[in-house]
Amino acid sequence: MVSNTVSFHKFAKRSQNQKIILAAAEKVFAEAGYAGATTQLIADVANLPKANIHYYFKTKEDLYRQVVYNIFDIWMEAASAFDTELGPREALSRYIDKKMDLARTHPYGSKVWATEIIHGAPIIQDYLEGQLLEWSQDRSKHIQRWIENGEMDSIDSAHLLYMIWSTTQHYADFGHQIETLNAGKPYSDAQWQIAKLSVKTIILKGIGLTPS
Amino acid sequence: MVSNTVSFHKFAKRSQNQKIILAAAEKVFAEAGYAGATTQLIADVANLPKANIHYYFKTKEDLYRQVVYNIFDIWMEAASAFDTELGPREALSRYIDKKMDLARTHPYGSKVWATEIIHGAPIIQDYLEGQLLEWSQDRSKHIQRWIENGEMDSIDSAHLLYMIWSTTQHYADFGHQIETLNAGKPYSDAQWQIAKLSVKTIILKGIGLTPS
DNA sequence: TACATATCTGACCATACGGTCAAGTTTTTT
DNA sequence: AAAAAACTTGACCGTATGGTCAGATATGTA
Repeated sequence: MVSNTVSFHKFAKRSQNQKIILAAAEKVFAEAGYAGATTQLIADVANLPKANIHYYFKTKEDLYRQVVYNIFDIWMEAASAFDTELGPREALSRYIDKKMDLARTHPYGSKVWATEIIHGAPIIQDYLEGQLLEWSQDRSKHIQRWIENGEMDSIDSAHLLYMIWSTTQHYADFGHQIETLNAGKPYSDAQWQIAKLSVKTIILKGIGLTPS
Repeated sequence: MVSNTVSFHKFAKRSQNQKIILAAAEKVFAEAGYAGATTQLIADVANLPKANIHYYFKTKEDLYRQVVYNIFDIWMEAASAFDTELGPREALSRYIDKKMDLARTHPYGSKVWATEIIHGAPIIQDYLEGQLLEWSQDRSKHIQRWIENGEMDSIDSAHLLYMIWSTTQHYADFGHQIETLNAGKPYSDAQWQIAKLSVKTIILKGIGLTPS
């Protein structure tokens, strides 16, 4: 048979199949949990035989690890939107925007992360103690400096971060509940705009800033 | 053998054992998810033989249902703290306090609820479409009236509710992450006080109210 | 005491799961 | 063109799981 037109070099097929499997796995892990996600179901969603999954990923746990790592990378990249040189209003505003966008575009990833934490972070504990802790402490220091400079109200920086995380991720993790309370329909573009604006307005005003 | 001193009437043992099993199940479901929670593990935590679990609860799904129903009842009872006759400041303040208290006292229940929603609410969809929808719509109307009366800022009531839910439940669902970022230690009484105050301060000020 | 009802539990079973493997096919390299 | 490497896949296996059941024991009732 003629070679697939999409295979351009010798590693194309490998990385392409890995991507398909990872996407399928992310969806299945999000919807069924780690234990409830069967390799057979992942294979069905990926439209591949089960044995093929194990050809690319040695074990189910390896596959799960990869899924969680990918999410963390995406979030950490988004975290750079929290650019402390911009000052509190712009930095927080952009960060909230970015997190809301990710809640919309990567809901499965957010759900996998949430259940992983709920279950006590058995896989990614080292990430929490490493990169996440470091990032949080760094941003906390900047927030504290803003407070000292009178640029925003005096509030505990950790709780501000938690509020931003929980509120934005809620739109991914509890999307089903939100949809149910929205007459069973997913949010339209306009509704997402209102959601973003509402979150930003309350949080920014809540810490003594006017929304940009 | 002498009768157990705690059995006072003929239904005592039944309901007592059911309580033990439900408490064990809540913990195991929260930490391992529905599929990951084995009846054997629940039995071990309850300190009972596995067959005994099935004597009181026909199937694992029945047991899970009971656990989720119990949580919903507790939350609905707490929801009455959102007493709209008190006016926005007191009603919201008390509701947030109550939800924060529940996050601390019933973290397992919150986690089970969260994973249930994340997985698409296969068991409690009827509760979402019934009681929760009704309660939300009722409170939304009161919030809108407060806005019309100029008692608080004009914001979308649904998003205000979501912010309260997500922020408060975050302290239960993501307790492990919070603990990790808190030098690996659970919150002290004083830290819980600060958390409650921080959440109330930001949200209330964020919608144009001064904290009580 | 005698009978009935409720509770307890070890042993067992069918099923579904993660993972393996050998035999094939396709693709790349020489 | 031949050899090597990479990929594909149906069939298979050991294990762990939810659930059953019969027999034992305890408790309540007449």
